[in-house]
Amino acid sequence: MTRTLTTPLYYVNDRPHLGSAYTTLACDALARFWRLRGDEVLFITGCDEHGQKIQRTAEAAGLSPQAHCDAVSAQYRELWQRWQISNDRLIRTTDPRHRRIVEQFFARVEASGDIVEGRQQGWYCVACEEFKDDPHEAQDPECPIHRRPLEWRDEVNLFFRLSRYQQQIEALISQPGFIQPPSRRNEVENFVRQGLRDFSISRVNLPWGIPVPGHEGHTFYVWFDALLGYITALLTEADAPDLDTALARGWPASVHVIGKDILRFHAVYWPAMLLSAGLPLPEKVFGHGFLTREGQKMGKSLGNVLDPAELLERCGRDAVRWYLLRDIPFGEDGDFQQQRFSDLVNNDLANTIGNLLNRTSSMARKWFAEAVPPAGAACSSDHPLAEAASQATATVIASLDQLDFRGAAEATLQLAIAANGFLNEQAPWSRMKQEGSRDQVGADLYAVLETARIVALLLTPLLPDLSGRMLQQLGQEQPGSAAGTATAANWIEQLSWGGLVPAAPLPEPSPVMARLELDGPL
RNA sequence: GGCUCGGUAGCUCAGCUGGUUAGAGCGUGGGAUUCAUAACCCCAAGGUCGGGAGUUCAAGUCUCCCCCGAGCCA
Repeated sequence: MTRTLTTPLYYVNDRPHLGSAYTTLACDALARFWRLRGDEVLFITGCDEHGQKIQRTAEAAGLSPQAHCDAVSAQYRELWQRWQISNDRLIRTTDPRHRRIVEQFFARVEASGDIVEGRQQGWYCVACEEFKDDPHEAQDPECPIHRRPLEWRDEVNLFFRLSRYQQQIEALISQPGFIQPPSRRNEVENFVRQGLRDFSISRVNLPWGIPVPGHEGHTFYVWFDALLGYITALLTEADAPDLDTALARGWPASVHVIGKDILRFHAVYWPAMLLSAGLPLPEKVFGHGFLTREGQKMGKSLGNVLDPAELLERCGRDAVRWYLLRDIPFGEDGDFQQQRFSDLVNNDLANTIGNLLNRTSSMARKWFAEAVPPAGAACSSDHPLAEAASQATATVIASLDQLDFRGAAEATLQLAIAANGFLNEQAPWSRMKQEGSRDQVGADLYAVLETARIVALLLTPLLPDLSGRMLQQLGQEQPGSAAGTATAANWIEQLSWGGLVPAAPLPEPSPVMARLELDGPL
């Protein structure tokens, strides 16, 4: 069975920002985790490319909308490649096949009697692509989010009869697991309780969109077509653009991971659309928080945006992934603080984890012929580190299951700390000076090396690079390919105690994680 | 304006159904050590738990009011 997870389809109005990278990184970690566990995974990301906002942005840049979308979506593609995101798909809503899927989907919704014509009057924010509730008589209203003037619209649109799904949606969102984290559920419940209103799904006089079949002059509202990108993305290269074919490839999705700002679209509108078309609903919608920087909202006006490409360039994949996933509870808002960023990366990754491996491997090589020492008593699963490892493993798995990346990171780190502590207690460097302690030293070093191996494995979904370097240093195969996209063999099995083979050669150690030394602000 | 969630050590936060000296990480200070990426390990520093009132034998932990911040809706 295939498990499908999605990032939002990012709006190509502007170049990719850190928020999108954050979502995508988190999904990548989850996708890797699922694969390691043996699931067949379809990890979907993509770009949302229609709508008036895009059209205007393109015009302003003197480009055709298509050329603009090509350019920006290429930036996304490139960025994800550079981050080595393991997505299986990158769907663009301008893909011709997407149009076919939208048409077929719309036909089902229309057949359900859920499409009606209506007159839409009101103030519209192009940046939000949304009608606002400002009173008609308002003078020069502004969008509170974008602080730009709203535009008056008076047009005949097609409406989706959302109001018919009031009960079903209420029932859906009352299911405990559907909206995550639970703190966000309230908001949506509140909104739904006030009564669902039909919403328009088409625009007139908007050439940059998918034409609505049978309704001359109408194009689909961006959100209507964008959400369907999740389904189009299911198609393989070879598939015909057929709705049923797509659905069979991996619908419903296991989880849609999104930013909290678009929760309503995913938790209310989208399920209703699916219900109308008679399709199964996604299992979960996870709305994560936003990133601020040093306590301030990131924005062009403040000039404090962190460019994900530059961040990657200067700090590397492991550092950024670790900081974002380890320090911010997934779901809550997070603040990017440079000092803390380098503190955590250096302490956790370089000092605690990296140095653990380095010091141990170095001792083992020095005293045991450049190889893994004999395990002796350390092969027992009663060994304190063996127990710590199995506990950490259980915690990591349970945490990742719930998208609690931070919990997983912390448990892993704890294991490394325990190993460092063990080392200091046993002090093999002093013991080595005593006669007849060689077996004991060997066993202790074996136990710590083995713990380091498990730390590396537990890190695989979160930090595939560092994990790989650690395993290499332990003379181990990496689970999965370099990009981590291949199905990993027996990750779970490898996680059990005793995987290192005594007398197997250990490569010469070199630091697996360099300290971050940032000169100047990011 | 309505609703929701927060306000706990310098910083970021844990503290479930109320109960001994309020916890962790980072930062800071000290100690120990030398295997290692000046890393690791250990210890400490004394925060009126936003303010006020109340319930209770006992309240960060419950009730009410107020102040501040964030969000959703209008």
